Amino acid sequence: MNFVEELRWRGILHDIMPGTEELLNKGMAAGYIGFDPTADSLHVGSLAQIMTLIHFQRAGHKPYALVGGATGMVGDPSGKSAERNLLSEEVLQHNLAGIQSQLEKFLDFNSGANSAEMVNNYDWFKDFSFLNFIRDVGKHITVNYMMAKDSVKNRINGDTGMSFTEFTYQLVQGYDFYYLWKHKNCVLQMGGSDQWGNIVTGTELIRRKDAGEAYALTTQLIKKSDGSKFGKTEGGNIWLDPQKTSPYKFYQFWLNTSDADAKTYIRIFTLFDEATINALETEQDAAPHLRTLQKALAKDITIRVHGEAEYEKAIKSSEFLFGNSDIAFLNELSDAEIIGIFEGVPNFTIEKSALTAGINAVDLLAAQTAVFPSKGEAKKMIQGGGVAINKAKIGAAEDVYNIDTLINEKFIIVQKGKRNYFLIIAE
RNA sequence: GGGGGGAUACCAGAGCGGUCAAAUGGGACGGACUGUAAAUCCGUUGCUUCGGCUACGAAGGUUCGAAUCCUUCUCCCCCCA
Repeated sequence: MNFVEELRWRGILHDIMPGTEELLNKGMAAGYIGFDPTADSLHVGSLAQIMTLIHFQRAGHKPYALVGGATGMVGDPSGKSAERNLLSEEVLQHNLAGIQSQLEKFLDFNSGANSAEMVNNYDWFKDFSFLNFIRDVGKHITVNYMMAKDSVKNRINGDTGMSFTEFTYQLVQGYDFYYLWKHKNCVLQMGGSDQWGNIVTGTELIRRKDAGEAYALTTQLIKKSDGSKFGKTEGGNIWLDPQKTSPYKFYQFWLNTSDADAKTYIRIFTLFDEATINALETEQDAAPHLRTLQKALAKDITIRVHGEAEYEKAIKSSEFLFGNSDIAFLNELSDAEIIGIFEGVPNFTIEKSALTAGINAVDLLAAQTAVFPSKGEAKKMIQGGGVAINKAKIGAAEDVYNIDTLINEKFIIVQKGKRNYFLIIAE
């Protein structure tokens, strides 16, 4: 199936420049997507863009992943209501390295003619002087044109204004496209729908500067059906880096997808074909409580991002934590096995001696450990019936726990709400 | 340069001398219901040794008492030039 068709039936495609599809149907073409180095890891939001590149490569085209060493220094105003803080160069370098190593996991860098390639726009911007830039690039694009962009208009009409630096952003990104077009024969830039304006500045620059043809394609912004932002949980962003978001948490994130969203996500984030997805949906509709879609979705993505072994562990942990197994089950496990199950769960270490005299629930959870940031909050939530120790709800804030509470003389399991587990290790 | 308006908790936004740790809405978190879903309903949403303490842009002042009045400063918005 051709690339554009693939994106279309998956519901990924948002906008496409006329002529793009014809061009891609003619044979192998090169295209790219830029990734912003605002953090040292990509998050699930970027995963959608990665999938686009994967589809692109699977359709026989050559994908470039661009990391924005230069654009990251400027800051994209698209979708932002306020001026962005600039990243320092060291932070940027660190972030670039992290992102680069993650991207390498998803694309095939060794598939002959259409091998993926990684580029960093810092390479062609670092020696590009300001004067040369305004003469070679700035000259071709009018301010009128730049002002017409939504990202600029919104900011100019808003309260916060916009610095010259951010105003320049679209030119900098536009030049990226020009550079890749010129030197790598890259004829297509892809990105989220918020990138349309920036991408088109690139095609425009190519047209005006060299009378060249280049194309644009954008993908749907991912939204949750309830309108809230995709990729966030109580704990913050969901990252691809296992140090930042444990594979268990990662798996849980996808498993907790709502029914409505699961149907769109399975098309966006997995490579299952249409028939497979339809079959999964039929199953889901017949027995929604089994959450067939969520499980398939979570499994596929977790394996692709963290590997089979981590997925197995996440499953094991999930089954224990959310299954019907009672606490006695843990007594039959070794310390190492218990730690394994709780691997992705936040843990705290306390002195065993803190328990010998007995300790009340609030002190245990807010003073000895940081399950709660303050005693007041711990107390409130205990009163609200939202906290459990060893799967038994804490009745009152004054309830006292001691050595006997320990499982295997070493562990205490804390639940905050239904889904948030903590492990306390007493040593 | 002249004139006017504003800054309140995560956000929006009321309060304009005591009854204000601050209405209301949203968000977030928790509970019930369920399927670790959605919707709905309910609760919580500054810290605390539960005596208090710190808070309404910042610093001073008036007052028995200030988010509320006065002075200075910082920042933002609007109109005129």
